Amino acid sequence: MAHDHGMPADLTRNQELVLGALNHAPAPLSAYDILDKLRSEGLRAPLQIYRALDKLVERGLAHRLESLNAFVACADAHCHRKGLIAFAICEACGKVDEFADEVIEERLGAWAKDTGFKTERTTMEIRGKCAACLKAAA
Amino acid sequence: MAHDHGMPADLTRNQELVLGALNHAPAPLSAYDILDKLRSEGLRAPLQIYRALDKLVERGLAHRLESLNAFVACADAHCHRKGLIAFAICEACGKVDEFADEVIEERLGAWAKDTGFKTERTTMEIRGKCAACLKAAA
DNA sequence: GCGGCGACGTTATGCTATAACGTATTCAAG
DNA sequence: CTTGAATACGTTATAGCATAACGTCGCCGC
Ligand SMILES: [Zn+2]
Ligand SMILES: [Zn+2]
Ligand SMILES: [Zn+2]
Ligand SMILES: [Zn+2]
Repeated sequence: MAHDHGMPADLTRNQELVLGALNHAPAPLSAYDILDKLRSEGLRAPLQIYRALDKLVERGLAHRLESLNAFVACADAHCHRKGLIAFAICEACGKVDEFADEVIEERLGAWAKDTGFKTERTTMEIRGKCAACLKAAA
Repeated sequence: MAHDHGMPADLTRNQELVLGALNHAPAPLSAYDILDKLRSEGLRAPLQIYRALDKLVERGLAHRLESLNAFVACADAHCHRKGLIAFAICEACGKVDEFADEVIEERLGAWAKDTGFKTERTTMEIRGKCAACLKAAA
């Protein structure tokens, strides 16, 4: 079971190809990166990638990283439905660590309640250096 | 003192023009939006805007909103914050509310310490509807 | 004066994302 | 079976965001 990333069975061919590309990448990919990886499979146009990405993101199988204009496969394909997600992105190796924090989520909820703001979506992205890269540089 | 936004005196002409444009805008502006507003002042090329924006953002006089690819003037021109800044962006009217939360900041700091991640920059952007727009829609 | 530095202006280019069109497939209602 | 809605698809063209690479200018310390 070398590459079981828990890919759902009801994806279209394009969606499956795009998610596969993200799953095998060690770092986030831009839509055009993905396109380049999939030309050999017959994909030719950016829109084919963007349309697949839209569906994958909608379903929570992939995430868009706003500060990179790039995408990653969800790190937790089984239970990531609920709540705020934060991403820690290493500037050195590109690796992304996806995590959730209930305290932060609750705190944002309280702020929204106080100000009467209705939250629809939150993006939280931390840029820096991961432990491995820091260690390697030392 | 109609438009005293606390603009520093040591800005270059281009930086002053760009910051002025941001200060007078009711909502975030893209670099190209800014360029269009400043053609009458003689600015012609995107790079003139981006260079000014780089400096302004570096000094904390303006902020980049990653999820919009746009920029806003700092809402707190007198004491540019040192810590984490969060932005709540209304999808209806475009208004941006800038705030800080020490609890969240501390929580992220704790996460970073636990995982050995060295944070360099954090972006936090909430999309939704502001209280005024919700009220107007009701 | 000279050399380093930082801002500037211009042209060209590259990367990211969507508009607009038509076609193919599926599926359920009539 | 036919029809029509819904959805995915493919293609071309275009829009929107950002930087590379070059040379110039003015300032300031030496
Ligand atoms: Zn996820
Ligand atoms: Zn790393
Ligand atoms: Zn600010
Ligand atoms: Zn609003």
